[in-house]
Parts: sequence; C-alpha cells; structure tokens
Amino acid sequence: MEVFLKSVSALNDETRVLILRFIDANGECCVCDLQASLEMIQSRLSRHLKILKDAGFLRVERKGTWAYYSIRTPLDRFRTEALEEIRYLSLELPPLKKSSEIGACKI
Amino acid sequence: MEVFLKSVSALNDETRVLILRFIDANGECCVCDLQASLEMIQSRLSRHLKILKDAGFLRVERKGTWAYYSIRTPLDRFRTEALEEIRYLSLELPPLKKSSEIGACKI
DNA sequence: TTACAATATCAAGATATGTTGATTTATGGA
DNA sequence: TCCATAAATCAACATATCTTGATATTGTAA
Repeated sequence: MEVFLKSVSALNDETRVLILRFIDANGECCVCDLQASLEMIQSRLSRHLKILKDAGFLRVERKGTWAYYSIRTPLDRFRTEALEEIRYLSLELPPLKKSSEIGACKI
Repeated sequence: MEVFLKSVSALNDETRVLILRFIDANGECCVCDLQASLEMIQSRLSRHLKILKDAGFLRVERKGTWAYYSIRTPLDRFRTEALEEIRYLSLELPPLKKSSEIGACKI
C-alpha cells in the first residue's frame, strides 16, 4: 500500500506530470535545463524532482555540480502505464532550453 | 490533464483504495453494507464513494432508498491497470457484512 | 583555503484534502 | 400527509501539500 500510494501521490500534481512528460520527451535533463525550459524557480523544481525520484519514476546521475535526471529504467508495470497515459495527454510542452550545454547556466 | 489528475487524486487515499479493493473483491455493495463491513461512519464513506464515482471508477444504481455501488465497466486502460495494481496489494480485507440483506440496516 | 556555481533543504504562509457530527434530501410505508 | 430510514451534503476543524525566499550543502577551480 505504501509503495502504491507513494507512486500515486507523486503523480497527483500537475507540475510533476509536466516534468515527467518533459523528461520523457527530451531525455536526460539537468536541473538548470529544466529551470530554463519550464520557467520554475529552483527550490520548487528540486522539490518535485526529489518526489518523482523517491517515487521511483526518475533517477539522478551527478556529473560535477550538475544533477542529470532521467526516466528510471526499467519501470514496473503500473509506472509504465502511468507514463504512457501521461505521454498522450494533450498538454503543450515548452521547448527544451539546453542552458547547461551553452554555458548559460547562471542561476 | 484534468481527467488524469482526477483519476490519480481519487486513488491517492488509503481509504479509497480499500473501498475499491473491497468492492472489486465482493461485487456490488450498498452503502450500509460498506459501513458495516469497513466500519466507517456514513458521511465519510459517502464522500469517498462520490469521489470514486466522479473519477470514473464506480457506478451507482439506486434501488429504493439504497444506493448500490459497483466497479464501473468498461474501465479505460489506466483505470484497469490501477485496479489491477490494487488487486495485488497485500492489505487485509474485512469480511463482507450484508446488513442490507438481513434487514439489519439501522444506521 | 577561498570563492563561486549548481543543487538541496528549510521555514513560513497559502491552499487543498480528510474527518466528524449535524443537517438536508429522497424514498417508501402507515 | 406524516414519519422513518438510507444516503448526500454542509460546516468546522485538523492535517497534508505546494510555493516562495532564505540558507545549507556539494563540487570545482583559482
């Protein structure tokens, strides 16, 4: 029950659904890319990324001071279905801004 | 997004997961059966049943003053997967008390 | 070591959700 | 019509969650 509710409550927020969808569509992203692309302040983003990670949807890989988040694989059946459902929601994704690659990360 | 979040938020409560699991296991139940079996006060149960119904998991059929709730069919793919996930959670279901059938419904 | 950049965490306030007891609505029978 | 029962809704309070700005942590380079 706990694990199930943790997954479900992680999904129960529009911001996190958007983050999941965005990373699903664009692949691995670092926090500052997400900040730039999704126009969210850092503490807010960091909080939601942690929730998604703790719920088993995301993994983090640290490279120096950067933290790269990506969809965790393999996902179990329910999380896979949830992601699939999110994949076909009609929501407009902002374009990816790769601030980390062009050295524009000054947040 | 709205529909998805409505489904997800309906699942995001231990009480509602138990109710879904109970009705899934026992079939159509009236509110007073659920009250007796799950030992919940009427207003609490009624609230959660409404949320599950509005989220598309349950349907109601009224017979006189009784309201019978059952799993809505057909369920879409995501709701079906969610229900399947709930079906295999290790939670102990209380036995069904069919108070409505033996005329013991005096709540 | 010191400074700085990227990320994480904390504290406070705002909003949403769950619980309970009281009230209301709806249905059927006297 | 009037009453009783089942169910739904309301109001008040408690608890949880989200947002923001401030602070702490971690890694890199001078």
